[in-house]
Amino acid sequence: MDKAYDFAAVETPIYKWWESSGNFKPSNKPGADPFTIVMPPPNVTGSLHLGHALESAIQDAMVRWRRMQGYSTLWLPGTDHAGIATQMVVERDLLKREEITRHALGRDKFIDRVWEWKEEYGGKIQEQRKRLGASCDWDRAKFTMDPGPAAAVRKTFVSLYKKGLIYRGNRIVNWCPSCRTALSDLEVIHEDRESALYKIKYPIAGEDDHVIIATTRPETMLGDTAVAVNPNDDRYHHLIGKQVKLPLTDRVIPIIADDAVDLEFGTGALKVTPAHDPADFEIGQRHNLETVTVIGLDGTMSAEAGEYEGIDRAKARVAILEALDELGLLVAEVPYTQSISLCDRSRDPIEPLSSLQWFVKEPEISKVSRKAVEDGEIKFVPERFTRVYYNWIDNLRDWCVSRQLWWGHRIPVWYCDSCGETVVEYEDPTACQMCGGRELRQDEDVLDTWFSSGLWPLSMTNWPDEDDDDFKTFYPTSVLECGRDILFLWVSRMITLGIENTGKVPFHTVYLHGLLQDPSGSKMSKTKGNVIDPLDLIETYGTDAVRFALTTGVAPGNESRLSSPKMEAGRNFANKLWNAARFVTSSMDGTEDQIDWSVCDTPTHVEDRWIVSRLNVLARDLDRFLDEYQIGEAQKALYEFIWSEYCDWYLELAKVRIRSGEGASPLPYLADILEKTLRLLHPFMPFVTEQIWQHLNIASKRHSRPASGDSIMLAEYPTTNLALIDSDAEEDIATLMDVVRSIRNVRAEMRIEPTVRLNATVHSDEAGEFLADEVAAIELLARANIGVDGSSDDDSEGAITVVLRRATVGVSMDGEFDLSAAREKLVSDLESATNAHRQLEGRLSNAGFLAKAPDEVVDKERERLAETADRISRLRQLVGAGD
RNA sequence: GGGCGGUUAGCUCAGUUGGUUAGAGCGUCUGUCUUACACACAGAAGGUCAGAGGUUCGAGUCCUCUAUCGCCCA
Repeated sequence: MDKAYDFAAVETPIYKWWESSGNFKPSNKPGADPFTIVMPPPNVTGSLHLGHALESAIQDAMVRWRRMQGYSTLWLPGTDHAGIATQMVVERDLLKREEITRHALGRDKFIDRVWEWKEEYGGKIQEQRKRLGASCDWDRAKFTMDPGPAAAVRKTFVSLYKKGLIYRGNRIVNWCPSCRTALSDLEVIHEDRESALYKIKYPIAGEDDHVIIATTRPETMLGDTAVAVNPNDDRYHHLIGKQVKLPLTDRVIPIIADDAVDLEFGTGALKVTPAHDPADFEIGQRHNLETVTVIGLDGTMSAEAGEYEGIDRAKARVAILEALDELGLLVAEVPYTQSISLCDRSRDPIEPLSSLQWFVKEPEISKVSRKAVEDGEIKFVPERFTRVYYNWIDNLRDWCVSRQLWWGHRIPVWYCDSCGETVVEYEDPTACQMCGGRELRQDEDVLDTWFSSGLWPLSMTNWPDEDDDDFKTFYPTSVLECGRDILFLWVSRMITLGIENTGKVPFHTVYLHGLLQDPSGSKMSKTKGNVIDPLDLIETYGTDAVRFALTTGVAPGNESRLSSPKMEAGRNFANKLWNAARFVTSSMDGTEDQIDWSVCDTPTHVEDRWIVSRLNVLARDLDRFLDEYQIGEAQKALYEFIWSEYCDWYLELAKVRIRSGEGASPLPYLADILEKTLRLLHPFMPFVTEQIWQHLNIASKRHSRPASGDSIMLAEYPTTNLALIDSDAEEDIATLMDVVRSIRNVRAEMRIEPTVRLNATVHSDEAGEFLADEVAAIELLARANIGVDGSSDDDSEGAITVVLRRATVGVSMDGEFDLSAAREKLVSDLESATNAHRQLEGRLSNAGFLAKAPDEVVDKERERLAETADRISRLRQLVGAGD
């Protein structure tokens, strides 16, 4: 084995081996429960970013863990057609390379081009994801526009339509003039911007009076069809029913009363523009107002805007304000912070426009979704997202699903030119059901991309073919894991559509991870330029290190900052493990005959009993952590065990026996514990564990495990043997550590050269026998000559004495050292021990504590009291002896 | 306006049914190339767990309020 772990040399070949050996496929063993995850489908336009890396690390850990536990695991990958994003990318590409627009090309040819583009570049992310070690079944990969997923979309649309849960209607929608399509509420973001509130005088028709309205959008005034005031507003009571002359037009519009008008806002008089504001639209409906559309789909003023026709809406605002000012009608311009709506993709201001679109009655169909969560059929991790989810569900509005795009699932609706009938069928109709006419036109629009990704767990398991084996075996899936930012966009839609289509929830657990931030806590974004390419990180630190850095010590749902020290910690950890393995395998070299792994369940030597015990404690903790999806905590526990227990202590202790050749050989335990630890760690750091496991395999080739040719990824995940948790051994080794540390501490405090061998006496009645047995180990680790005295009395002169929990250690000093500091330490130790004693006595004399605290807690406190008393008496003796 | 969080060591964060003296990584300080590992080893310093009140035998952990920062929805 090399001196340092060379991840670059091992990762790619290992991945290829795993993939080609079919290890990523479900085992389908009889009796094996399925464990399924669908991977959130990345956009075909994208390239791998850290979010994908985080997602992969978490999902792969879950999947590998379950696979090793014997589940028939299936992790399903795929890609998303991402309507707007892809269409825009290909459009830009066409324009740049061939100077041709999609309209010039025509719909069919354009779509062909998008497919070509997709075939060429669309697989990029998933290829990159392999570098992360993702153990998904690539043969089952799907694309949201493949025939299977397309059938799921068609089936769902038709069924919703027939149930009256999807309808076409004229509504105010979020229109992006730049993307030229309607958007759902979730694709709109809000941003506060410095703007102005304009106060404009509207003259009353036929009177020498006026009303002043306040607006942030003067350019829409040309489309006003009323002025509204609150019926309880005394200021305007006399105007209700009268009419105003709409400036810059020759129209006359009524003054109406409506409760929706806020008395406090602006002047209390509201201009009503039903075509360009959702609230005004509702007022318009209530009062039967006319709808005048003055802004067109391209964001410029329409013919209704008269002389302003063709001018961009932003420029029209300026022109209109100027014109009003000239007429003396612009009364005031007040600075105002306005929340404006932007298209999530183009960042262009959204134009609320009334238009004919398809809507899903999401509030209606998601009632059952809420119930599924209430009933515990779906659990959120972390749990707090349950409340976030309810809050969303309870405030839902109809979901606009039609998009004025070419790339996507075309809406399966046909209109008959002869009789006007609407035909909605699963199979493409050839004739009108009503009149038999053959002049059928399919709806031009496509569906929101989230409509198809909302069906992902279904389409990935081959629904609507309910007889399909994958559907029968793997639906409902087990866990859905994704970023918390797509809880509403994606997760909630999957729940709703899954239940709607099959009556069954699509998954039982939703694990949401937080978002990644840069080291300063900013969100990573392309515009900020603080995006880190995970492939660069992998090149620098290795996949295992990156995975470790992304997930260790991170609580579910919490944001985490990524920084290079974290990456380094991961890389160092892999190297630490590598070197421990190097020590073990080289120690085994030539001694294979002595190594019999089969005895590792019955350790006799206290050091072996200790490490076996610690391993089982670890396995028990991991069991609980992983069961509760606490991946971050699980990895911390592994790190702690490997570094601070196995390497720092067990390995060092084992050297004594290896070098002397006396006593039971620690080699079987060194190897066995390492081997089990590798398996425990494998879900998180798959490559280094596999590589070492194979080395161990070679080093122990004459013996039973690991079996040659196998991969660690199919080895059994170690289970806990509670019988091997050995509190006596743990206490003894803890004492040994205390003794060693105390001597090391004296050396450091007294500035004694490492090469100088110290002389120390250890007194302990409780652990004297054990410590005597371990003299050689203590001597090596503390670099001291040790005498063990079975009594607790210490009579050494000229020594620094340290009082430990179960032992007193005296380190001899020759005359040149000033021991007064050591004395002071003893005095302060005595003081704090006395304080602790007083506190414990207080607690134990509290009747409430004795009556109400559990027995084991009380017992523990009693034990502590006794220990503290013992410590005090030993300290007193020393402090007194020196006077 | 409604909802959900954060505030714990210099920095970044863990701490999930309330129970010893609150932990880790990085950083800092002191030493060391001690034949697995300097991507390392040994030792040390560093916290009134944002503030106030409450529940409890016992609160970083539960409740209320306040301050402050952030996210989501309207």
